[in-house]
Amino acid sequence: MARTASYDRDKALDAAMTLFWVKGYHATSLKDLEQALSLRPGSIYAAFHSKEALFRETLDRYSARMEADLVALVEHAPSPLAALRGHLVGLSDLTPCDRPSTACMLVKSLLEAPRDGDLRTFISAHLDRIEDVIATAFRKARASGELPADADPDRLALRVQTYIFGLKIQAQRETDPEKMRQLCADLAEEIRLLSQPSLQ
Amino acid sequence: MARTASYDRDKALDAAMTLFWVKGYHATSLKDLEQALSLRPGSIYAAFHSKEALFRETLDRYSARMEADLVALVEHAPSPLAALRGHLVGLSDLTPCDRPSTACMLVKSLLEAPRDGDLRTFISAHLDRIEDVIATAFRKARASGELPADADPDRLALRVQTYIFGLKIQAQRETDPEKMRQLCADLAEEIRLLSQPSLQ
DNA sequence: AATATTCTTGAGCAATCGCTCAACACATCT
DNA sequence: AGATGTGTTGAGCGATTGCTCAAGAATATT
Repeated sequence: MARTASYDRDKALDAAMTLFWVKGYHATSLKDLEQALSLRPGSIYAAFHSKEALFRETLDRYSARMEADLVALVEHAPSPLAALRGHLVGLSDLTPCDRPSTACMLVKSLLEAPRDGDLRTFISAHLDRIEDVIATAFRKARASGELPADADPDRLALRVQTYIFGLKIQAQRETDPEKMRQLCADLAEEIRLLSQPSLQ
Repeated sequence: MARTASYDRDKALDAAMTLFWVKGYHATSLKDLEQALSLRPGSIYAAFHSKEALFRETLDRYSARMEADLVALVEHAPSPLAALRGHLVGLSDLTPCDRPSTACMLVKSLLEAPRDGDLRTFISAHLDRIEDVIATAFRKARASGELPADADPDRLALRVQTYIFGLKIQAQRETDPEKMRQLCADLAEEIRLLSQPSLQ
């Protein structure tokens, strides 16, 4: 029938995601993308329609991976609570080496997106889904008796997500690694205390 | 000697700050600034040298105000801890009505600034100073016996700052106000628990 | 009133922005 | 081999970017 595409759409998306993640949407130009994807503008627009559409697709990708990671973390863990704690503690040695950025791409994009735009809603929806994965972990913990019966999984999920937001921003500063480790430990400890019945 | 400036530098800076705060650095164009400051490009450059210099000056302004607010909050409060708690609880009804944005301008700018640039360092320094104000509050609380003698003010300050970062990001989503209130209350409660001696 | 000094103005600079499209290249079909 | 349809290319579109500067306007000094 016709010619076949000579580039790997998946790899192109990954490269674009990295670029947007590190530089942000506005600061990433099409010149940057052309270079990173090794594609000429025509091909980019044929494949992804527009800069914003490409950006959204990378957001989908980022969000899906983060979601999958969290699901995997909780699913195979004997204790969902311990898994969440481990996740928080793991944020202490976020280095720009293994991942493109220590920041959360969704948060970064949320702050960059115009107040009343579609994009904002789009990003919020992704954050909602991630929040829900955390809530599921807490529901599981409650069901297994790790949490008191009167614990509110949704409420706790929002709290842990807030911790993660804060931690990933702190990771963006060049904080003393030891202080960062303490901080993560402190917040992880908050989760541990939840498994005890109310003390006050 | 000569002609006097016809505009109010202070008001111009305020207008610029609002613009940068809401739209971010990159998304704010000089056309936007010209309109908001009611100044022609020549005057803007005579007064502020460049877009980035103007941006930095608005960051100084924002940071100084935030710092002053925190200092005032703690200074005149009978209990520094209660004051901090009040500040967290107050974040629950952040509406875009009274302030230009519910986000923290410093955090927003931190995420937007290039990884290894001067700007990043500049913003980090401001965040350090604010962190220090919070640490001072904890030092005060420890001195007055509100905190155990072995409490670490710097460590606690970093933690509270992380709470604030997280909360202000959550405020950017269109979360249910009631959930937001709960969240703020939960984090404020963490501070309250600090005044009790270690329980585990 | 004349002069000196500063401030304001806005047309317009070079560079870049996101993006288009006609021409060409290629793989698959008959 | 020729026809068909899709992918790739890159020059370059109009718009916008941050910014400059010569000319004019306004105030203080003489």
